[in-house]
Amino acid sequence: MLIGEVSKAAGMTPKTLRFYEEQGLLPPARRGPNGYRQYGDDSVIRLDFIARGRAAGLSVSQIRSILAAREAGNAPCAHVQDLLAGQLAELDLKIAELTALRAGVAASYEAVAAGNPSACDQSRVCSYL
Amino acid sequence: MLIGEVSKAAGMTPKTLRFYEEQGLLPPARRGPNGYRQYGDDSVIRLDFIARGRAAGLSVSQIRSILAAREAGNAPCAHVQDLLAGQLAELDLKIAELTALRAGVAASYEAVAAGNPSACDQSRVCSYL
DNA sequence: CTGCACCTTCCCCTGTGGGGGAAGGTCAAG
DNA sequence: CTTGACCTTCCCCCACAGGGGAAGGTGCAG
Repeated sequence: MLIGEVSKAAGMTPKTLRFYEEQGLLPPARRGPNGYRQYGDDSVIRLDFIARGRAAGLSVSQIRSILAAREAGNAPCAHVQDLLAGQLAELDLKIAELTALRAGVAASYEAVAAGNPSACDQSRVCSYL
Repeated sequence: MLIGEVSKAAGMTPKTLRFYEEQGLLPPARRGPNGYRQYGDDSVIRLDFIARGRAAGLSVSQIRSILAAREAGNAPCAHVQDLLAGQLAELDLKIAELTALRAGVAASYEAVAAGNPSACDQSRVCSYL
């Protein structure tokens, strides 16, 4: 299969596949006599895995480390579990940060809504923010 | 005051002040005979306002629009209120997205934790993700 | 005179995951 | 023969808010 076909099957663009190859998520593709990349069905499976990892918010380098473990002959499950645990911790942190920010913004919003624009201190640009 | 002094008073770096000037958040500074930027106390007040806006997650261009309204002689309160409302909506959306992602990642994490690594399908890289 | 701390402009760099588009080769169909 | 759809490499581009550092001017103290 050519790159366009495979990328379509995986729901990606040819650019993305070349990028993944360059980033080490895909092994360097076999080339046809014309220099075109040649792919087998296994590539689609690998790309699906990559897509699942991306959907879980894993970075390219994290996914690369999983694939490297699999290539080394180990079941990468323990490593995947570690990465997902880290991802959960990061998500919890980000959600907490955004929630705190939201609270502060909500307070400012209330202050502005309750304020009197004509009493807004010009020298402070806006008294209520 | 020179740029270093003002930036310190505002808790910023000189680089940031030059950046804000370039971005139109600060008017072009008066220059001394040596070409150095000269600031008055009002600059610190303006920078404090900018910092409050940034702390509320407003972008540079949003803050610029507030300052432009104030410069045009209008109390920017209504505009500030609109921007904060938009910011709240964006934060709610982001929090919802991250929460949904977190749920998906948690489900994958449970699956990996409950799975048997030696039964992990090699051809799928990892059956549990 | 020499250091040192400050200032100036200028241009590139950061992280992330690709996208845009140029210049050129290849292949099958009409 | 040409058209169109592929493919190749190459290099630059995006958001975002600055940071790093070079090369050079300025001002004051010792």
